[in-house]
Amino acid sequence: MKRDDASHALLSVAQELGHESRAGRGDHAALRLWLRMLASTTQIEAEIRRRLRERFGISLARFDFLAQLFREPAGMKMRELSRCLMVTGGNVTGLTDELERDGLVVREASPDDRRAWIVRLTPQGRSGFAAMAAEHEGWILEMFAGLDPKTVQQLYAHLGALRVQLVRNEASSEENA
Amino acid sequence: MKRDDASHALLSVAQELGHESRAGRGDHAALRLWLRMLASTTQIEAEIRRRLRERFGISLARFDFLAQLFREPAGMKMRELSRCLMVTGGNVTGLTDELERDGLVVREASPDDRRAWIVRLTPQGRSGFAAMAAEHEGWILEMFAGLDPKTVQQLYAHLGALRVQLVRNEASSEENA
DNA sequence: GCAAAATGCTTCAGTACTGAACTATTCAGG
DNA sequence: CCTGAATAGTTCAGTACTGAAGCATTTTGC
Repeated sequence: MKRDDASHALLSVAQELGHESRAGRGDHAALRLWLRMLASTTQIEAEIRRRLRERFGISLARFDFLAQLFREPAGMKMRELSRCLMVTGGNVTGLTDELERDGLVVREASPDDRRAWIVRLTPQGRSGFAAMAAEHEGWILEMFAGLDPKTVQQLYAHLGALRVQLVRNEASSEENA
Repeated sequence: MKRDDASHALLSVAQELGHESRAGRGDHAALRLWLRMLASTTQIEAEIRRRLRERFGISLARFDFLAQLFREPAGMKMRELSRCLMVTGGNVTGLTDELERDGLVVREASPDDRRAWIVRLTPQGRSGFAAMAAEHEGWILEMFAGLDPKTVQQLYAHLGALRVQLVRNEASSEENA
């Protein structure tokens, strides 16, 4: 079996699983792309979620939450977290409660807005997350290891173009509202 | 403002939202790619979910379920649906119950296995889904409209390579189990 | 400055999915 | 055949998130 045949055989196996199995032959390129994108992402996400749970007993939501704060040593308002993590305010309240109880973050009163809290990592939140992040990065590198750097580069660039389009579309649809 | 500046400005707006805002400058290319991929997919998925709900009062899970059956006129066993949709068996039971109650699918006894059901679209399930699928495809085309066909083609191919790697990794990790 | 609208956060009921336990049937090895 | 393991489906308690209502505070427009 030549290399290409092997790849195609594996690919057809892959297509049997996940959203991509929805795709038909007559579908437009964009639709097939979307289904493949959704299937890949869902698969990786499920694996990461599983490993975070197994290895650290933490949910992906909590990991994301900590990751966001890790990048903002000065802390963030809960509303900002809600926007960045693309989850509802109620969810942020709940996650903050849990993480505060576990001593990973603290709420501090915002000096300029008495409605708002500034949420910030505690030292142990910071060091704990750093350890998890290092392992997490290893998993990702391992999963993407089969792709050559040029492919990674191009995917990154093209998905960047896609995101620009999405923001543009959203902006123009909000105009007519 | 030159075109490139505009794109970068939009991209930086995009990076402020979703998982990609987790990315830092020192991160490896693969990690940055993953975060961008996750962010794009999450964003599109949320929009599709919203529109399916608004337009047809249907959840993405139900839409996926119907889409899968649409491609298999002979019907599928519930276990097969569970695998393809990457959800648990309990979830498939619940979805089948709902869709059967709404008259979109039927359970038929499997002739060769008395434990199993064959789930199949009813005529009205088939025509109802066809209408939804047409509109859904329109949304996707619209969202990806800003990308030129070559980019779409390359993204599709590269994500195909990624999926092959994922299947390969999974296969090799199951060997050691 | 003052009423009205908007914003930040919390609360809570409702929804969607998982994981594990259970029943019924099939398969596999002696 | 017969027994134990595997498989198809169901049930259910537990978990995670949403959306909407509500309270406190800030901003906006007159």
